[in-house]
Amino acid sequence: MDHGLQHRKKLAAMRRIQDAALDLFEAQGFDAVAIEAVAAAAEVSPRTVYRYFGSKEMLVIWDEEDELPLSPLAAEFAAVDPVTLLRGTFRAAFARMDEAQLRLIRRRVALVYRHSAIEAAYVLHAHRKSRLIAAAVGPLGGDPFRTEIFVHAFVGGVIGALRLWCHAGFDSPPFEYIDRALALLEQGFDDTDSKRTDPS
Amino acid sequence: MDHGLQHRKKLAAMRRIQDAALDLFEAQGFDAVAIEAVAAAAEVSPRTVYRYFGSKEMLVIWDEEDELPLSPLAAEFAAVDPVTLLRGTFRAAFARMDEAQLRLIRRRVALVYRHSAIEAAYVLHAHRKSRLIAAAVGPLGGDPFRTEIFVHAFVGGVIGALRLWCHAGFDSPPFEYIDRALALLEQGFDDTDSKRTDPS
DNA sequence: CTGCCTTCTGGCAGTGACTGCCTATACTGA
DNA sequence: TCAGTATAGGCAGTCACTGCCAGAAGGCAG
Repeated sequence: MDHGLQHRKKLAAMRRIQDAALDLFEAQGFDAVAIEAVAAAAEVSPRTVYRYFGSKEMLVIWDEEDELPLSPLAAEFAAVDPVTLLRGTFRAAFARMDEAQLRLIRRRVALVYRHSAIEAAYVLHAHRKSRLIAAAVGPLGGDPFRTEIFVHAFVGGVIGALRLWCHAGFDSPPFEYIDRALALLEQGFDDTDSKRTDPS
Repeated sequence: MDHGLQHRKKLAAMRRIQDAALDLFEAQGFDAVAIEAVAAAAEVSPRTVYRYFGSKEMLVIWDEEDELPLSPLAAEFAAVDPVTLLRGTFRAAFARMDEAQLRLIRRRVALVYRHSAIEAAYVLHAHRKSRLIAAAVGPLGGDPFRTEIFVHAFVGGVIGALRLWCHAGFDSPPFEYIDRALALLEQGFDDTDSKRTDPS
């Protein structure tokens, strides 16, 4: 990637701005904090905040890792089934994180589910990301419809899993929740057996 | 429900406002139309538009049917498995519609997927609705985690299905897409068999 | 029909997110 | 060091959205 001075300074500034924003949002609430206050706390101009993040919600949603390229993922997709791949990808991503990064995730997730404006932007962001993955991968198993639905269902599952993780007070490692969600998607939701325990 | 004159006039006004809004959004694009223009076209004040719809996106998302109570759904949930219930609910909802209602749905769906601001609000709306359903139903099959994930995955699947329906030019009845998505969720995404056609 | 009460609509003023445009400044490559 | 280019900051403007208050209209006795 680009390792010029400009790019490094920009990333440093973005980290500083996001950190200041999270502090303020946690202390006063998302709606009560104006962009001007974030800019002042991070010692940049409001205009720069918008140039970097595009919207107020992105101050919470933005993740440095999101800018990594997608192509290695596509290469692996050919080898294994999608569930296995996504499970592996998520496990690897969380295993690679140190405590500081994990803390950042927790702060952001907590804010996402506390403010519906952020949640809306986040859910859309996740869906867009998932469609990128689906597009990079191409028709999986020959059926584009199946791929599309799987990816959307997967995003829905992850969102539900993260919500439960958040509401459980971030008690256990997040990938345990993702794993359980993936296992459920894998086995399907056909309840015709388990529901027929006694009726009729 | 409430059948007072005030309530009927309000509903009529909302229909008129939404219709005017859809006309303008289709002609000029969502961002290019100010609320003031919608209000003028529908012959109400801008303040009233906000009082009725709350946000600009809701002009597209709002559905009169959404205000129906949820309790009958909860009653049926006890009897059949969730997939069957949701399939039946969607089939019934679409079957009940006349051509005018179906046309309204198509207009709204097309706008949802053409403008990301609307899409974000719509996806969040769907997730909130699904959580309401999950809450009304309670722990399904004894596992609240499973219920939560299923509902989220279902919403994700429906969103993907409607997107495909839209991009296919609204060619066939929408519930065919929903049906296919539900069938995929039901059978699960375990690909370990179908992928082992020749590798290794 | 009439008057009273409740509820709703419309206008006004204000906040704050977001955007184009221009200038000053900081990086970059020779 | 010096041109050339990319980037940050400031300014002004648009527009979504929100309280607040006065006036209009529906609802309900009598």
